[in-house]
Amino acid sequence: MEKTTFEKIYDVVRKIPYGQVATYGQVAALAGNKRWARVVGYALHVNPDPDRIPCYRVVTKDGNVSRAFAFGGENRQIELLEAEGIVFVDGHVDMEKYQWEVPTDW
DNA sequence: CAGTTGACGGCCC
DNA sequence: GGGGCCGCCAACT
Repeated sequence: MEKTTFEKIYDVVRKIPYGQVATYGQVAALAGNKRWARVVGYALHVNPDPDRIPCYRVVTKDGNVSRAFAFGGENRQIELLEAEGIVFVDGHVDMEKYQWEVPTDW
């Protein structure tokens, strides 16, 4: 059973803990290659399981949420993140504080 | 099968 | 400092 690139990405996104966020580049790196940043975006775009794939926890390297977000509205993503304790400042997240630290397990 | 796109990232000007 | 362009890989048409 070979996991496709998308599944790897979903697997990583699914592991993002509560109250933390990850950048596309980070997710891509965890999925296998950092250059998959675009692929990550595409993967989340198709988002086959938004229920268990918290795509809203994935932000750009600037800490800004994607504007093309489409499973409830761009603001919806921000609200969800704030609900987890993440503080948005001027529309962006404090990456230094909320960026997901990869467990040593990996 | 080939071309184009895509929720990005990084480098260059 | 800000804006723009190119590059990476995979999926979609």
